[in-house]
Amino acid sequence: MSVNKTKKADIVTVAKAARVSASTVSRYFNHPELLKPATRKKIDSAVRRTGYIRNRAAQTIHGIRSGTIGVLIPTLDHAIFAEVVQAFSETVEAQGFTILLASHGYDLQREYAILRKFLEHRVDGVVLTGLDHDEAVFQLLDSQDIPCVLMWNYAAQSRFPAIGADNELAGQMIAAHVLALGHRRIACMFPPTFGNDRALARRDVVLDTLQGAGVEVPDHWMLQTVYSISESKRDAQQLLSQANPPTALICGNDILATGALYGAKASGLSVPEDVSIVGIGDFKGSSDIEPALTTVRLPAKRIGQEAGKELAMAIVDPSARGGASLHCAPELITRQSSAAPAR
Amino acid sequence: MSVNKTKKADIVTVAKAARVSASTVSRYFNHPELLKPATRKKIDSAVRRTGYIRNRAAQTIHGIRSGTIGVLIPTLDHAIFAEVVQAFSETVEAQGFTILLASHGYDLQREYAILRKFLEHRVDGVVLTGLDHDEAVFQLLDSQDIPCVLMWNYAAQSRFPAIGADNELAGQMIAAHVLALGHRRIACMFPPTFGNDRALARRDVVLDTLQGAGVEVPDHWMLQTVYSISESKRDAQQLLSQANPPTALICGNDILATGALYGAKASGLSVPEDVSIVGIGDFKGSSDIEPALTTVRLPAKRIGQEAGKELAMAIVDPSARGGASLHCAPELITRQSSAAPAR
DNA sequence: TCGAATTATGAAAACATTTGCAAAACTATT
DNA sequence: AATAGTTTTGCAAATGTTTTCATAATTCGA
Repeated sequence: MSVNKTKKADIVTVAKAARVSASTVSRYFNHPELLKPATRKKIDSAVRRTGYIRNRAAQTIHGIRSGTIGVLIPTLDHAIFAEVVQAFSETVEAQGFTILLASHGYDLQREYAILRKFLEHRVDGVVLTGLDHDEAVFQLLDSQDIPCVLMWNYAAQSRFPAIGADNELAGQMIAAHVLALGHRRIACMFPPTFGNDRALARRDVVLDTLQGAGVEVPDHWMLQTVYSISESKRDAQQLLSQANPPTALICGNDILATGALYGAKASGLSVPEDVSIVGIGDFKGSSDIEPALTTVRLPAKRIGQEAGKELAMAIVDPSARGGASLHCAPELITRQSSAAPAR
Repeated sequence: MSVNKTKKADIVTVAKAARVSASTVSRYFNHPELLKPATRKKIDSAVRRTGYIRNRAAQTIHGIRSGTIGVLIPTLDHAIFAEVVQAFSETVEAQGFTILLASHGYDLQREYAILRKFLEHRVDGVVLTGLDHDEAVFQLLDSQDIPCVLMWNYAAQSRFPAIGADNELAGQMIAAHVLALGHRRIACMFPPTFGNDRALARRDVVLDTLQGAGVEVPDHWMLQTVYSISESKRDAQQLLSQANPPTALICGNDILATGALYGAKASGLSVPEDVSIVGIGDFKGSSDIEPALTTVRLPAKRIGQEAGKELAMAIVDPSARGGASLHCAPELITRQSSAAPAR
């Protein structure tokens, strides 16, 4: 329908329209202070008339930054990652970057393939989620020299700067909380840990902490439940309706805990009187659910922002490379879903 | 740390290493069937040795597709958009596209600016969220000739192909449901509608439907509540603890409804005996909350997939342009949170 | 074993920019 | 009014590819 100006306007179209050379138009965009005002005005009008839009691809092959950052996450379907990405993207957008986003669904092979694609697009930097990645991914990153940060998880030493929360600490905190309340008959519900170092770290440290206090979790109280409210509701219901149920249930994340809360209710148990239920994460609804969920806050928004700041900085000023890791500390949030066991 | 091979490998580096010409290397990637196996093998090894990664920017300036799609949403913080984006991205990734993602936070000015940036990156196509956009946005899209689809919302006629659910229909369905149960004392809770055509459409049609049945919603039962469980919990609590409260509360989305459910409980009311509460959306947790939420399902995943299919198709085969809109029908999901009013 | 037909490869132009260098156009100074 | 100095602009080369056209290498039939 629209009048197709035969060809898309390029820089020489604009140059002709403004009766200047292409170089001058280029300077108009990149070093406007070098032009005299009259020329600037001419070009301004020519740009408007021709509908010219700069071509970053053409700039990029001159070694100029592409203005893109590759963001690689497991999935957006977990609200918590969506939140991190949102915060990250807002932060780097403010600095003029646009993000390339892709999710690997916990498939390490795909992660590598996606990273390659990002590099083909000549992203200026890359964010990966979590600390554990295929060795090939790290090597690829090493061989290119673009900055990379590992977001979400934190550890003292890591292959690239890590910005996130210490998941082991989070697990330890919640386990310690449950123990401190006096629970000894404790069940756990964790997501499948394959390809998911965060979940794995949390689970192991919870178990260790309990064990350290002399509490063994029997196998049939060690639930593995996929990330889904309905699944966790079902599993919790089944667990809690057995004879002699646990007095506390530690969930690997708040989604599982939310489902467990529903499951407890469906089993006719009250929380926290009959059973304490705790999560990890402090997701959006966790403070408002009834009863409000005791959990460990992982500061998603802050993590996204800090990662964005750090990466943008590393890109803009590559001299200050080797950026530092940053721990966004988890925090125990005690609410109504946990209490001392009835005796 | 890593041994920096002085310069990044480009196609001529590879060519030299393989003792062939640059053209041959180019063909190796784009028309491998033209090379004889021996040459292919030589280049294969040279690519590996040099660590060469193709430069899409350089291809793009030849008019070759960039392999990117710009996705423009209000925010990822609403789980429902995250879900749509995830489905969309999976669908187009399978076709080799990578997405550029940005959010405008309901700011029309920013939407325009982001679109321009997408175009500078020479995206092969664009997805916008919702039907309403600044006229400048539409004009810009018209002037470029890349395909665009409007995702999430549906209307019979729209500026570009629309793939989504009819929000007016959804609003009408939920209002009709509440009326059919016999309610007449009905309150509404909707998000701020500024810059948000979806919310606006829903609200207006709900009101119209109620009015059509002779039900007026008094001003003080017309709540405007930001998208947040805690806010809606508070507002609902306040509403429901007044003397002579409504027997039903229609919420503009499931997040508000979830908060309202908590608010009702906190006010000591039972749902649905004392008050029916319904939402729109059928978000992830809505079926599992206690009581399970009556709502109208907006098929986010399907919308994302269909939009992805349509856009990828329009890009790959531009002859079949002028793609059609597609209605992904909303569906009333009756669960426990709604019932006939007690009398 | 030769020439024709076919297949594989290379040289060079094209793509949309940026940039170093040099020329042109101004200003200021005398 | 001429010169020196400064500011503004244009030319041409460069960037990393793809592609057209031409040439070189191979295959095949006689």
